[in-house]
Amino acid sequence: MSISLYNSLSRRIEPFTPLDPDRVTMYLCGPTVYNYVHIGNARGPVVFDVLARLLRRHYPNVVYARNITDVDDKINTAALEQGVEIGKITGKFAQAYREDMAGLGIAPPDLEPHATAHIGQIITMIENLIAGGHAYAAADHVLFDVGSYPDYGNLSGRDTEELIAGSRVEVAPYKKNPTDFVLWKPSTPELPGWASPWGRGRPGWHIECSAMSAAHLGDTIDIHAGGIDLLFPHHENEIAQSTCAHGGKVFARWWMHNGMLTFDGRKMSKSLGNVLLVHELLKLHPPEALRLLLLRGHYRQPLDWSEGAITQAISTLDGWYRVLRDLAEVAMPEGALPVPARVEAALCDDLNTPQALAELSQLADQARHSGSAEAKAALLGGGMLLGLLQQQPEAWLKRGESSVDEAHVEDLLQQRRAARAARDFARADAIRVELTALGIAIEDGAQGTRWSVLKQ
RNA sequence: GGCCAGGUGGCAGAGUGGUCAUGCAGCGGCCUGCAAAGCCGCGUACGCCGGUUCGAUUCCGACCUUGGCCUCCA
Repeated sequence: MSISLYNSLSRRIEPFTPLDPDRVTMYLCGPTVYNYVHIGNARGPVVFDVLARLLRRHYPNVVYARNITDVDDKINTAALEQGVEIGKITGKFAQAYREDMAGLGIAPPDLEPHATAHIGQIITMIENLIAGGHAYAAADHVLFDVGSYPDYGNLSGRDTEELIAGSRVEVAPYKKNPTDFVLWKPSTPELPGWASPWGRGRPGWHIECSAMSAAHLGDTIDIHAGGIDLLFPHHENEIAQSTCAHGGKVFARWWMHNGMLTFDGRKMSKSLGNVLLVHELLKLHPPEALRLLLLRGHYRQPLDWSEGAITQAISTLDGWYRVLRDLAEVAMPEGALPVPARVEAALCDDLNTPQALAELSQLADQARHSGSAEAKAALLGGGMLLGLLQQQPEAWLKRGESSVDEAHVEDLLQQRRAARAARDFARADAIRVELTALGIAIEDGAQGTRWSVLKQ
């Protein structure tokens, strides 16, 4: 089964063929670590985690890098405000990021390069750009000369003239062209900085991704991914500087962009202030429901976040986990779980996760009806590729029991059992009401009475 | 203003030139002491107007409308 992926560069879905099938390379623009990330920031990592899982099934060696940008003016501002070294800030939030991503069931990337560990490569790359006539030093800065790269604007479909005409920012006087962007900028003594041929300074925003990508994955990589809001100018600038620094070699063969997460109909973003932190959401809701919600829309479409959508995702998972609970005693075949062809086919079709989830629902029905080990394995196998259904069914349905006094629940259930045996249904129903008030739902079934935690 | 992506049933959300998405919610029934779960069934969905076609939600054009980018942003 071959994988087809939408390429922002060609604006069409193309059959994916890696440059070297023995080393498939993928880079995702990671966070700038100066505070906690919000759920919108997690959409790309979740989606491209699924892509990495899919690629690993097709190719023996996938190298997936997701960087940490740990040098940036926002970090500097936070460090100055708090009176600490930037490392204090970046260390804390890089770790929080790893934990948040793990909480969402995202497998760690193969590589997690840090910008500050690549200052040497950044300086070398800038020197190459200057030597090639693609960059120039001016007023203690180094700038990329957009005029030296005729293909600038290919990715975002912009032409330089329009950019100049529509420019909303004041143009720095030392720029040759208004669209030139900073590769290196000077640092004042109180700011972090590194020695360079242009004086003590620090890298501009875009260069670190180019340098880290080249350092770990090579001059040409297979897939470069990120949010659609990075398409311009970040990715456009990355293409320009990487291509020019590498003698015209193609930088990334596929460009993939996830759509924005919206909240109240607007893009969730720090500047608008309508953010929900992953850190907080993970405490409030079952993490897998958050992951399911992020996969319920196609990755290129906008996706609206809401409380109701979370509840809905929980209900869906409840249904699947109930099937698995009923089949808890059914032994699995030896070896790795099989991935159902229909789930895989959906993902191979430009990562159609909504279709894959529809297939999962069908598999759940089949497992419920047949009760067979094969059907159960198929459901779990499909879930695994999506990073779902990874919990024990009982643990899921009881929400980990963390907020429940299980002994008390069992005691009430025992009392109710006695009442029912005595056909004192009024008493039995009263106990059920009491349990409901505690947030416990019960089911009388062939195997006795079972309980679970009500949706939250 | 320029560039880009959308508008599908109560909500969410795939997809397709001519039977079916799927999920959640709702309604009716079966089952149950009653519930819950499960099972069976139900609701005449494709923004608007033209065009192409034997036939369009699906192709083409105009219009209305929502969102994203053009400044930091996943």
